[in-house]
Amino acid sequence: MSTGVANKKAIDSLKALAEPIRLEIIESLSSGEKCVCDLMQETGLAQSKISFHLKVLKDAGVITDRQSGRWVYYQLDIRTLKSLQNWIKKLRKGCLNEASTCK
Amino acid sequence: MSTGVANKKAIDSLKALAEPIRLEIIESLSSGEKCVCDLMQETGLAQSKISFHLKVLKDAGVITDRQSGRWVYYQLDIRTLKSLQNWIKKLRKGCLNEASTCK
DNA sequence: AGTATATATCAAGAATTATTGATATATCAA
DNA sequence: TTGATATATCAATAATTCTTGATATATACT
Repeated sequence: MSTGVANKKAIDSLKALAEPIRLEIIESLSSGEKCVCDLMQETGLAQSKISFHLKVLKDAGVITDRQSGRWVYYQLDIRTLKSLQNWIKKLRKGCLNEASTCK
Repeated sequence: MSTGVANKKAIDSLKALAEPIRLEIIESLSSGEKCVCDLMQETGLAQSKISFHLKVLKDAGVITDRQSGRWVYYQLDIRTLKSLQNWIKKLRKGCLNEASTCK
């Protein structure tokens, strides 16, 4: 019952979040959508680097994008964050029974 | 205000969780503490491999250990899971204001 | 059409992380 | 003390992920 599809998705989102640049991007997006150019300005990082990390985040389902003219705007997909949160909550629930010995 | 100590800790726990073997270990521990030998049996993996991943988890604060004779028992530290959960919740909160455009 | 801008992608190298088999340490049991 | 068992650690290699600079693509403007 352990390594199912749900865990695969959880691992993808965890891995996507677990990197400083991507986390910086995520936190920036939590105040609203941004284009790559915005993120370049905010972070001072090279364009290809930002695009690389945006792709990782998008592939993991943590963000979505929409194109508008020459610009591509990225935004958080809070549904993924929500399900990640639930996944952690479930983990913790296993610790609540009498037999368990979690800290 | 972004890459502070809190984020450093969040990244450490996220990174520790974001790996299939470690996740399997974590899920096993959520039903109670286990020694390395238990985990070897459950997973069928080599001892040095298990110890390696346990160290990653322990360094990240996701698990703790206690020694009893020749055995070392590992258990989940739900305090870390709890604060990870809060950290995600906080991220999502940024999406709730009027200006925000998260999915 | 020609030029400029925004972003994506690619290939090569650098850096990080994981695996493996071997060895070390510590505890217990005879 | 000797031998066995449980776990940790180490060195070498393998695998994965990240960075960089260059190039490609698509849109818009003149």
